[in-house]
Amino acid sequence: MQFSFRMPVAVQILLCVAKFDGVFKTTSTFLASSVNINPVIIRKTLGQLKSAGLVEVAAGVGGAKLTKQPCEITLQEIFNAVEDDEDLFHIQDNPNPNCPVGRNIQQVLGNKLSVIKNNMLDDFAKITLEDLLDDINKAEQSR
Amino acid sequence: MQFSFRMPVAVQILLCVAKFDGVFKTTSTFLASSVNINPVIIRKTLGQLKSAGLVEVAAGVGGAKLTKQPCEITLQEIFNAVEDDEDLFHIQDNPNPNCPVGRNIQQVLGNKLSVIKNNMLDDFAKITLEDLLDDINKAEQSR
DNA sequence: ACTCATTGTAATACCATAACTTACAATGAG
DNA sequence: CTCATTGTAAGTTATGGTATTACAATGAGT
Repeated sequence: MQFSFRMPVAVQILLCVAKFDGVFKTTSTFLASSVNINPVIIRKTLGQLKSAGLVEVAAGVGGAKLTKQPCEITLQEIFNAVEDDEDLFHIQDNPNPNCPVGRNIQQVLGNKLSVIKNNMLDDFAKITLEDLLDDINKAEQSR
Repeated sequence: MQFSFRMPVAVQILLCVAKFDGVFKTTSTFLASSVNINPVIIRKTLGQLKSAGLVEVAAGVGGAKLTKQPCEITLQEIFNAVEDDEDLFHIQDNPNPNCPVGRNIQQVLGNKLSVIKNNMLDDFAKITLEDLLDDINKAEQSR
């Protein structure tokens, strides 16, 4: 059981947009070759990031730009932009209402798990695009 | 994007086994009717829980029993018993090695995300079967 | 106004995996 | 020996992610 590619792809897109700002025009084809994924997926993801207000995309001429500084963009925003499910965990829909466990499991387990999901989102909020850029630059220096 | 049913199902199984201990024989058919799921799924899940040392299953005669007290069984153990993936997040497998972002993304983002996964597992470790049983009993009292 | 690379989006296909179902040999208490 | 039950295999169905093709809409540059 894993999360989909989506969030990591979105992160890589934003990192490229930030890193190549002013150097290359970051078109969907350009980004697709960094991620090694289909350009249509890039455009779809860029569309989600645009809806979330994280990037501007130049229709027609092409290329994307960040709307904020990398230090102002968190993993939480990126995650929320591309993952739309309200619930992280999937508790059975129709437990038996005649069973004391069945009729309470959604409420009881749901409470606990939603706390855990919120903790994860809080963790995401602590990581910015700038943190990741710094790590990449450090890795590049030591090559 | 959601986790599968597996962990919640396993939790409900264990809650039933604990709650009905000595009252009903908790066969796969009995458990299946509480969860409202196919008995084969129950048997498969019980098998995983048995491998993890959380339950004993009486082959032939039927029924399952906990091997520990509910206060000694954590959500983390249950999660690990039924979810076998090493990585929670799925970072693209073949990023472009000629791109400074592509050739570092796995390392850099992977580091951050593995910390977050471990935090989640720590959260799981803080919740015991007994906590959930208590919540269910409370909910039942106020009916 | 025209060109042309690019975006936005729809439609379709493909594939992996979860969940369902049927079936049946093996088990073990009574 | 019987019989309800477990363990497990095999096949089916459903869902969702990813890939791919196609094309109208966009808009800077000429």
